[in-house]
Amino acid sequence: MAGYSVGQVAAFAGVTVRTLHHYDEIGLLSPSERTAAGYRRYSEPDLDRLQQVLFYRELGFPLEEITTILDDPGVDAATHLRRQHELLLRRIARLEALVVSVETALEAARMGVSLTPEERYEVFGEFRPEDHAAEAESRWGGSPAWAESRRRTSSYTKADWQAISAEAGELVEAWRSLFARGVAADSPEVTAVAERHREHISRWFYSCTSEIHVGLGEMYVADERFARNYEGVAEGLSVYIRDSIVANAGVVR
Amino acid sequence: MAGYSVGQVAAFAGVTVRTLHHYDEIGLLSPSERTAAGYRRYSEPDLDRLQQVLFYRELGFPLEEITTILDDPGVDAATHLRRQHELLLRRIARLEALVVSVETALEAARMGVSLTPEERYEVFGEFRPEDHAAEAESRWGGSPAWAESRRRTSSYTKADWQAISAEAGELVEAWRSLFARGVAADSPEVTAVAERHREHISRWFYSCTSEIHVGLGEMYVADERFARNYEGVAEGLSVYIRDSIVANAGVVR
DNA sequence: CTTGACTCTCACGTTACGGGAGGCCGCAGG
DNA sequence: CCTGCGGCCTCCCGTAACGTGAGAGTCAAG
Repeated sequence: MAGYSVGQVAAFAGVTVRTLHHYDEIGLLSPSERTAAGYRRYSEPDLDRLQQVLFYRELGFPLEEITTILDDPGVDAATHLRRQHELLLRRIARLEALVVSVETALEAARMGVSLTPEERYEVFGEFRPEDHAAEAESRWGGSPAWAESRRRTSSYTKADWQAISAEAGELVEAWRSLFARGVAADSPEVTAVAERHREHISRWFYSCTSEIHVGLGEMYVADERFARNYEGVAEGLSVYIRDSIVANAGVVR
Repeated sequence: MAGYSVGQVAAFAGVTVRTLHHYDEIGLLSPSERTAAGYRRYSEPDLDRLQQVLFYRELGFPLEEITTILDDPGVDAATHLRRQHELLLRRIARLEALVVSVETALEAARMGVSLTPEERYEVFGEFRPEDHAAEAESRWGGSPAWAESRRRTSSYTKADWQAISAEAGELVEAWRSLFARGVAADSPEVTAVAERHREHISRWFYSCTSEIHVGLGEMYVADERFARNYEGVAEGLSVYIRDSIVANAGVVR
């Protein structure tokens, strides 16, 4: 009696039964109960989680990333809402820029003015050269930082890169050892490492404010590529690093 | 000298070389030239087509559908622009609705008011029950028509369904034979069939205006599932049907 | 107690690429 | 002149997020 069957949930949520099976398989959304016959039973909290899943999915997040986002115990509902709000606004801004470019092109067509190739590129400029930056921006906001990064890094020599990666390695090692010793992520010793990390980025890549730094920290746990990297060094290290960055940002402010 | 290499195109378009190879393989975007050594050379028109491809891709269209949309000879650049404009506005409206719901939830959290389950459903109502309709709307606009359709069809008996599909079969057969005889799609004989088709839909499903009808016609060529269905009867039939519907709508208006 | 609608678990198919392997081009440098 | 080495080529296998049955058990209704 209690809870809903797969079919019912699929019907309200507007997804297929297979999709729910899939989410169960990969551990993204497992029904909190099963009947004696093995039928899935979804509770109200399960439905709430499904909403969140569908929200992030609609914005193009990969399911694995959604799993880590939703399973992060340090993030409460309000934080999710703020994050969702920001994501939506960025997305709308992007689409509005496209609307403007389409309207320009329509107007040009209406006037019988055929645009030159350069003009057409300007009109459809949303894609094209800086698109990498646009993509990056849509993921962790701050396109100017990225542009700066690209400008600077293009002139680095092989020796520079070695220096950079050595420095980065030292920082990770510092974090790792503190983590292994059980030092709290928000203790001064650890936030000092976070601060050195921020300075490292500012020196070599772009001026990294504490807000941007926090954004990076969040990414280290949410983004597969980074998380796997740190988790490979020590289990739980990515979260530890993020927490220290967050604590450091709180201190600086 | 003339044209751009894969690497260059990939760089400005913000896609990978592999993606361009893929688009070439499936015939979505084949470079208009190859060098003696077999290197791909992209011309300016190729780049324009790529813009269109990326545009529709960004809005979530499957590549095969993009192929049919772009290869449709009856559609010029201005029509594409108008379509894109509409798609963007719909998309923005959807996201804005989500923003409102997220803001409501945030405000509730800020006030310390914890929402009851019903309220939460209302807040996140964008998904949930009518989501199928929302999905449908975003594809062929007109959610009320769909809701009406769902209400009516739920009470049909097996005999009704047989009658409906027999009627539909007769209509397709009428179109097919006229098509085989080479009768022009915009001749009165053919538009009469289109008109009967519109009435058929109005009788059994929802009141189908000529605008909605044209929308359906467009879908018959653009949407894989429908196109394949008609193309299986006779090659070119889906386009023929659409053209007759468009002509009929022009007459009625 | 049977039937039709719903559910279960395999398990293979599909889309839109990612990411190498192994092998040609093409041109700057010794 | 050949020697890298960066870019390009064509297979070809891998992956994500499901679609789509196949074959079998389950459950409410007649």
